[in-house]
Amino acid sequence: MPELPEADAARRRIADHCLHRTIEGFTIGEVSHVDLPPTDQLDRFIGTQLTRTHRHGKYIFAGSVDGPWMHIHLGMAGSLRVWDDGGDVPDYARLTVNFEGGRRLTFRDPRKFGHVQMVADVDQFVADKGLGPDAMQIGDNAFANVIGGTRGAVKSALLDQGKLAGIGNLWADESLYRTGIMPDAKASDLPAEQIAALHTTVQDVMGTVMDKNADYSQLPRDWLIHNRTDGADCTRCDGTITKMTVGGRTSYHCPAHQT
DNA sequence: TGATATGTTTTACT
DNA sequence: CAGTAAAACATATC
Repeated sequence: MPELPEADAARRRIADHCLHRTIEGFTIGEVSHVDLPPTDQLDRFIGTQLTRTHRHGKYIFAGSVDGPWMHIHLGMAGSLRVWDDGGDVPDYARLTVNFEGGRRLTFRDPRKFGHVQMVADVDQFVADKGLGPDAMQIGDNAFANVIGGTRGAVKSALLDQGKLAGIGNLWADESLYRTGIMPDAKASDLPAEQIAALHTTVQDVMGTVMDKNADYSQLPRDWLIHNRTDGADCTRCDGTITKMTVGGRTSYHCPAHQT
């Protein structure tokens, strides 16, 4: 379920298990309709090593100081798996990086909405994509300006990757639930204190998910993520979880304590 | 069987 | 320009 925290957990798997190993080659899985680098671009990585990783919003980068970078976007259902030769090949494998010593890094993507591409310059890529500041890095003033300056629904603003990058549907709902703001509240009508509280909560929610390595079973039981069902009992008041559509996205909230 | 889905992009309209 | 809405992408799951 890839939003910023899930992307960061994936990035960490590369950082912890795949750096400083010479790339021997690539194995391409089912390629139809999957956006992968052309073979000649992949070939440029052969013989090099990944030495560092980076993440901006939901975009993962892996590369080296003087070599090419690859960027990975997990789309709706993508994930990264690290394994060793001799183990089971992950299902839905689209692209596997083969390192020396048998280490394998597989991009798997059941729904094929993700992509992997080679990028020359990370900062340039982020600029070209028009991404806003990373949601974990954005400061108080910038957050207040970008959210408070939006005339539309606050949730739509949170999800706008051009305003700030990394928040997706699940953690937008979670953050609004915990801050007590209705998803369809007009952002520019929110008092400054509430926007400040939302900023704190967004970073707290996603920081917690990262701390738990995006393992949802380790998240507190009173989080909305465990109760995203129409009609469920609210864990924060005596209200009832209700489903609505905001900005074309399914939104779960509690109308009793979110206003 | 049909509805729904965690993301992004494009197009069209207000 | 800011915002809304819908569709498309390809497939798995409930």
